[in-house]
Amino acid sequence: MKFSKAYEPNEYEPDVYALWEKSGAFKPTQNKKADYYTIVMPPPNANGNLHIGHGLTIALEDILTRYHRLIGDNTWYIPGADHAGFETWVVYERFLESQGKSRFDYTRDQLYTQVWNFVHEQRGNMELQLRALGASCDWDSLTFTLDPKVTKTVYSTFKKLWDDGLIYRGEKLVNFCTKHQTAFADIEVTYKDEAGKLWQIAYPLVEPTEGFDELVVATTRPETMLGDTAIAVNPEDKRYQALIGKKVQLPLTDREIPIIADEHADMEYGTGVVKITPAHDQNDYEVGQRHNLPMITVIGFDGKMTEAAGANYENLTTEEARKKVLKNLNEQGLLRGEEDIKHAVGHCYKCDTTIEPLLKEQWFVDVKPLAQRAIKVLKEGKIKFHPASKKQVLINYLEQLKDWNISRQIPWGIPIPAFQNIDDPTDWIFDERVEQFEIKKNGKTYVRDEDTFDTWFSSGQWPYITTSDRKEHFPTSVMETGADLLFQWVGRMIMLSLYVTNDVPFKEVYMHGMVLDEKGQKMSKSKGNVINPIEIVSQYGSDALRLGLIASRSAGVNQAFSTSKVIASRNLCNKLWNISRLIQQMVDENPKGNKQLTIDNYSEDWICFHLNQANKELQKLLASYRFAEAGDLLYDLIWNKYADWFLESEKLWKDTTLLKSTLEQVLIMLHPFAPFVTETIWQTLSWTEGILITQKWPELYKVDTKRVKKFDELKDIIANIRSHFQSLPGAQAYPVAFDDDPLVYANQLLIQHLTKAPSVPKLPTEELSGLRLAIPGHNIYLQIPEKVLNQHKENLEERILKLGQEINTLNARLDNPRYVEKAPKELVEETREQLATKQNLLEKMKAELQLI
RNA sequence: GGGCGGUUAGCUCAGUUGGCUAGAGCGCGUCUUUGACGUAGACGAGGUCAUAGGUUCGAAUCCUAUACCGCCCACCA
Repeated sequence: MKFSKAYEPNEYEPDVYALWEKSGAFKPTQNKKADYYTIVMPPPNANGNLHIGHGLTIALEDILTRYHRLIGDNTWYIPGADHAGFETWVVYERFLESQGKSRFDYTRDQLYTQVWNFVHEQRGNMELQLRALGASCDWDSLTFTLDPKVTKTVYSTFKKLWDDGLIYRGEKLVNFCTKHQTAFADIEVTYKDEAGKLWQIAYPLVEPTEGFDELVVATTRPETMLGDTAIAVNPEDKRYQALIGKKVQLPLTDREIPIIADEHADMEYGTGVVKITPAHDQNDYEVGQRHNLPMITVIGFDGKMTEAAGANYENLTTEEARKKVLKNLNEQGLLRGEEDIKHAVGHCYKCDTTIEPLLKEQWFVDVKPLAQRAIKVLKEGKIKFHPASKKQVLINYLEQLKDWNISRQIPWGIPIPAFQNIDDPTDWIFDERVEQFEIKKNGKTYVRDEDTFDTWFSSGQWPYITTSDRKEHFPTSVMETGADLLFQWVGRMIMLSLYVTNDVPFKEVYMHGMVLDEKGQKMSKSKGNVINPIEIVSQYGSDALRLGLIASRSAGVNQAFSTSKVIASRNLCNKLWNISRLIQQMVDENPKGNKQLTIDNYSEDWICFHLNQANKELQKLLASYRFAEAGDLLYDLIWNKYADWFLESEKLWKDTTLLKSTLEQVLIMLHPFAPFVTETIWQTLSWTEGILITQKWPELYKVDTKRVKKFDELKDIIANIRSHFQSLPGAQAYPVAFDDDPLVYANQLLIQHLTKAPSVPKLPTEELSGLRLAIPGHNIYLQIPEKVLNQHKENLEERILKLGQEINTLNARLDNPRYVEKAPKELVEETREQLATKQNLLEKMKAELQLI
């Protein structure tokens, strides 16, 4: 292969990925002496396309993976594919609708098979996209969330919970979406503030007492009054003491309901009297439990009023029923007012339908013991969080967690392995023969529960399921995922893992924020601002996307996508490509690696020093998940140090041995971040062997720091000269003269080369004239004509003024006895040195001014 | 109501335990066809670090308060 003029990512990326995959580099090594490093990929939706958030996830996880592979760990990055129960079901149901069909046209088993085929037709697409992003994961270990090993574990966990009495079937209020016909966990409901109305309704007392003949309650949902089974006042409320235990006539019905005392009633709010509808409100349900109230379901799963709502209202939608109830109440003179208010209303996160709290028999997990254990482990610091603040947030959540409804009325998912006795609805048994609709046991006939598990019940067990074939990789090293999944996924993984394995699922958690659009808005299909990562890859290359995504991004913080960062990254890749191209040319010209012998090639010590620094710093940054800083560091190393100074200098020295070795180091260190371009270069260079992905992380160079300082000094001189050449009137180069100055003398060529000075003559001190550079320790003059010099005078005066101010600042600091006493000695010493340097400089500048 | 985060250059953002002249990318200005790269090179302009107090020898960094922006949780009869 040859180096073309510009790096064209699309020409090389697919082949490079295939090379890796074929080489077996993605498989974990089995070195007993090495550490184990394991990342489980949050499984992307099997039949979906990757979005930009996946781009970030893969970038972060793959950087860690490749880095740990390079440092020699037994590294295992486990890919996954999610059946995404509800998500996929929604897509499929939409498809059914478009065919003029509905879920009710098929049995559950038929539906399951249909979706299975639907998903498998599309599957593979997502996996190709992961490859395009460069994920160096072990494809042989790919786990689909419906694989037998998953369901097997899920069933055994369910059984264990069942046997431990932590699973129960209960009729409780669940969050029900009447469109999707399924219940949700509390966490899945999206609350929105909406404008609503608060209506006051009078409930007449059956027997007027103590001057009361009615009680007024307030409600935002008048239609639910048909299901009221009590009204409540606060036990402390003096106004209503005498009424407790009496009855009111429930308007629009023929029922009489009791007045009860319960703390739920807030004396301060409204009239202090609250209606109780246990079947349709979470708080009321709890009141109902405390007082053994009957529960009357007036809204059905179809979202329409039931028979129990009365003949007048049956089959009306809740909205129609609300209007009619209000109208009827008004006719009876029982409507006492209405008020505009704002209140939060729960919505289905997929279709936005208002969530109805409805009574339903479901499987629940008693989470208290699980949560307690998780809290304990978190408090003990067994899992490290990035950002650290998320730990406490999770603890707070776990402390108030209510029992977890794990039943979903969706055909697409893992069937719940429970069967019900057809003769005794309370008799449920556990059995794994879920492929059968009906089973016989002990002479009794049992029918399978139609429901499936909440996706999070299975994905909550992901870390120990996916690593079950290589147990030494559990607990995994780090769980990297979106900050929005803290509760529903991270929390559940911790609880279930402790329960099942007695161990934490991972040692660290890194949570990334959302990738927003360029304007900082959340991306959504409806807004049309979605950025497709694969399009970015084809436009700028996979490496550019990775580097662009991690730039300026810190843990847990939402951050806008920035095309300019992607472009800057693309340019970096091209820069590195051209660096390699130049070095290859030099190597071709001088294949034996002979170097021109010189003792003054300080740039070589200097670059080795900075490569060492970068090497150490990168390890630190990656250990603390500071990806953005690591990216910056590499950008600066490659561009500002390696190319602009080292390589420019090396055009003189041409030490191809060092050029090769330093380039290799650069390629290895950048490889985790930009795998494609670095590997492509590795494959293109004439002397490299094998594949880059499995190289060893570089050793440090031996460096003479005195020589490094020499080059820093030279850099200063060169930068100073360049700056003058640019800013002097006419912006042109002049000869650079010096006297007895060993550093400059030895580097005449370099200075000339890097400043474009026409010549760099050595002269006797008395012959030096022109503009003197304000560099302490050196007598260097730019030989410029007198006219130009005068114009320069003003600049100089300005600088002297500024320098004087800086000296004042330092003086003030040193004049402060407390500073000298209390600040660290090195720091004080440093200040003194600075002061001396600056004073020295000031004197020289003043002298220079006088010369002019 | 409870909690979390943010406010630093024109824009997007870094800035680890307080300590060099507060940084980067993009953008902007001037100059440059140099043994690779114009997706480039050189030089440069640009910041009262939201505000007000406090702690400290020293604060973008720690504390308190305020303002504005964003997010999460709970509640809203």
